[in-house]
Parts: sequence; C-alpha cells; structure tokens
Amino acid sequence: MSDHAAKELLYDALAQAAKALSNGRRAELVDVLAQGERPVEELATEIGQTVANTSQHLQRLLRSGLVKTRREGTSVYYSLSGPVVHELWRAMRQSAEEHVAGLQQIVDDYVGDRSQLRTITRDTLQARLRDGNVVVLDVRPGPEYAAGHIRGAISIPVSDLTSRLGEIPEDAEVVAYCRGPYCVYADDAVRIMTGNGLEAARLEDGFPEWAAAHLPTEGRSP
Amino acid sequence: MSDHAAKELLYDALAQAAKALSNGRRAELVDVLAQGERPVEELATEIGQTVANTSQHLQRLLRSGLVKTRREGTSVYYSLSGPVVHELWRAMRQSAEEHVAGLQQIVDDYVGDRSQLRTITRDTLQARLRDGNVVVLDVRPGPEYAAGHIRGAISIPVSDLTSRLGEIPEDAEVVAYCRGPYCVYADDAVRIMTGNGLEAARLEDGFPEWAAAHLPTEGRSP
DNA sequence: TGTCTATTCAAGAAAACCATTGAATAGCAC
DNA sequence: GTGCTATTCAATGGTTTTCTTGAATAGACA
Repeated sequence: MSDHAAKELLYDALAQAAKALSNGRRAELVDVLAQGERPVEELATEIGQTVANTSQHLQRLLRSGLVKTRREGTSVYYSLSGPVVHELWRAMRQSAEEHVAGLQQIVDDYVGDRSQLRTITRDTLQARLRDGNVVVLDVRPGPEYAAGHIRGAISIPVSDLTSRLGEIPEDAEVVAYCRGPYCVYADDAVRIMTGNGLEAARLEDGFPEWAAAHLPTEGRSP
Repeated sequence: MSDHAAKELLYDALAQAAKALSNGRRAELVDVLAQGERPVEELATEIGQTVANTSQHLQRLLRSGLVKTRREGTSVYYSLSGPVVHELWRAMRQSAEEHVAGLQQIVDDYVGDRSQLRTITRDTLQARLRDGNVVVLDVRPGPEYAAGHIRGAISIPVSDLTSRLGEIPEDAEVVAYCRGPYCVYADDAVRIMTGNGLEAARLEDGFPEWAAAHLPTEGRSP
C-alpha cells in the first residue's frame, strides 16, 4: 500500500469518530446516554424518533465504537463505551459553544431566560454538603436516577414535582440538578419550588460533570 | 417555535462542529493546522488534493468556526481558531484510538515499526534540557518551524537531513520531534541519524502537545 | 492601466446519508 | 410448540456530501 493511501486511511478512520457525532439525533442520543445506560425504546421517545430510526442511529454509534450494548431479557441497553467518549462530547460542546456562530442564541432560545434562577457551582454544592443543611434533588426521569445519581440525592422527576412537593423537607435549601447545560428540567423545578415558597437553586451543570469530576455518586453507574 | 423544534435545532447546531471534522481530508487539515497557520496552496499539497477542493474544505471548517483566516498580500493564511479546537482534536484522536475498531492496526501500517527507535517523553526532555547536554531537532517542513517551535530547537527538515548532518553537534544527544503521534518525520530522522553513528531519540509527541502544555516555545505561534 | 497569482465560486455526477415503511428475528411467557 | 414484545433488517426516495472541471475575483506589482 502506498504511503499516501495509508495516510488517507488513517485520517478517514479518525474522522469516523466525528462522523458518529455529526448528526443532530445522534448527538442527542450521546447526550442522553451520558446520563447512563438506556434501552432502545426509551431512547426513541427521548429523541422523538421512531424506534427503527433510533435503532439505526444507535448501530451507527456502535460501529464507530462510541457506545456499547448489554442485553437483559428482551431489552438491549446502550451506554457510552468509556470516559474518553464523555470527554469527546464535552470538548465538542465547548468548541461548538465557543466557535459555532449563533449557537449561543439557539441555546438561549431553547433554555429560555435563566437570569432569575439562582445557580450554584459544583464547588459551592460540595461545600454546602459538608455543612449539611441542603437537600439535593434529582429531577431527571426515574430511569436516569436509577442509572446513577449524586450521592444522597432524592429523586422527584420534574413531571411529578407539583404533586410531590410535600416530600421535600422545608427547613433545608434545595439544590436541583438534571442532565447538564442544555437540560431545562432543573430550571423548571426551581421555578415550581420558588413559586411555592421554597428556597431553591439549580446546579450549574449536571450529573455527568459531577461523575466525571469523581465526586461521590450512587447507583448502577460505572 | 415548539420546544421540540428548538431542541432539534440546538443539537443540529452542536452536530455542526462534528460535521466539520467528519471528513478525512478535513481531519488532515486540522492536524496540519495544529502546527500553525498556513496558506491554502501549501495545505493543498500537504493533503494531496487540488487547490479548489482544499479551499472548499477550508471554507467548511471556516463556516463551522473551527478555523480562522488572515490575509497577507495575495495569500490567505488559515489557522485553528482557539485552544478548544486543539482540545477537541486531541479528544477525537483519543476516542478514535481507544474505540474505533482496527484503528491501531491502521496506525501501525502507516507509521511502521517503532520498537527499534528510542523514544523519550516530554517530561524526560524537560529534564534533559535543564541538564543542558541535548540538541533538540525540529524535522518538520520549514514553514511549520517558522510558525512556532520548541524553544532552542534547530530546524533541519527531514528531507534535507542527509545532506545537512554536519550541522549537528557531535558531542550531544539529539532529540528529534515533528507533528505528533501520527507523524513519521521524526522516526525517519532518528533512523537516518543512528545509521550515521549519532546518538538520537524521538520525542513521543509533537509540537502541539508541547505548546498545549505551556512549555517554552519560540516563533510566531500565538 | 493591465498582467499575474492565490484563492474562491459554480455546476455536475457519483456516492453517502437519513427518515420512512413494512417485514424479519430473538428471547420471554405461557 | 404459540403468542408477544423489543429490536433489527431491508428497500425506497429525497437530501447532502464530495471531488472534478473550468471560470471568476481580488489584491500585488509593474
């Protein structure tokens, strides 16, 4: 094989990893899978696509090595194949946010106005946890909480929050979190809680960043 | 705009950054640009494509924000638009190397057998530099050395090395470096030098990694 | 001004991609 | 074994990518 052909092959292979992420629906899948493993059907409803289409996207991710599968009964659970994939996804988001023209506008359009929401950083939350007087609230869908969550967090999916407000201790401050910078569940949750007289803030980033920083977690998550 | 449509828009926008890297020729361009800015024509010969095609690829990278341009005389110099792009490219390589099936084989096919070459790490080279008894040799093409190089390095492009061996001091050990893990210039250089009785080793990674680690550099590089 | 050069633009054909549809498969429950 | 369910496969049509070719443009320099 000529040197030139070998070089093309090499860079084509490297580009495979990017090709896998080069579709909006697959990017969405990776973002959801960053929360933990999920079966195909759930992923399909999550990204609003047919099961067949979702399956094909998942297999493309599988072929490119970004995800792996595990069979349990009749279900196939997909998950990211390792920490470097988390890292890749983070780098992609950061690069896009910094350099893709107009992205910030699109983010703002999607997440809405966050200026009225109190936001605290990972570091601040850690400090509060040491002090003790804080309730950490996971507002993601149940399966994602089950797959892994911040240690000590309680789970109330945002869809159930209004009817389950009573479960939240009243004497402590609440910190809600969800998937990450593009997830609005925690935003909604904070609005609901402050609207009901509770002291609430949202964690700046989500569970994957918490886990990536090797902070304490619980659940199935590796 | 519906929430669903806004979400699709957001992830489509994120996928843009990946689309930019999802082509082997563009990946190759980014890898070359990681060495420093270059005009279109040089990039075209570097990746073995026509100027028109290269220009189109560069403009795709430009539209996605990964690169920026600077005009000087009749030439347009392209360069990566910031540190997060370096970071993204590194994450892509790492993810592909770890998870793309068969990539390691392709790398081996391209770079050949490195087991006979003495390799030293960045840390080791730093230590040697403090001791003083080492010559750092940049074997990349001239323009890349000019765009930025390890501080104190001398430049002898590998294509000229055989005829310019006399310029290398004989009493010191030589450490050759080039672009990075997929670059074979330093490999070739070490083979040439050891074949001529010189003490030579190759630096494990290349100039971009050195610069990214904020180790001392010289040249135009930002 | 006109010429030269580096770069960009435009059009077209082959290939790859993507959502949709309907059928096929694999494992569980009975 | 038969049904049932979650997932995958295969075929199709519309869109996007990618390389090629040839022409157009913008600035340098005389």
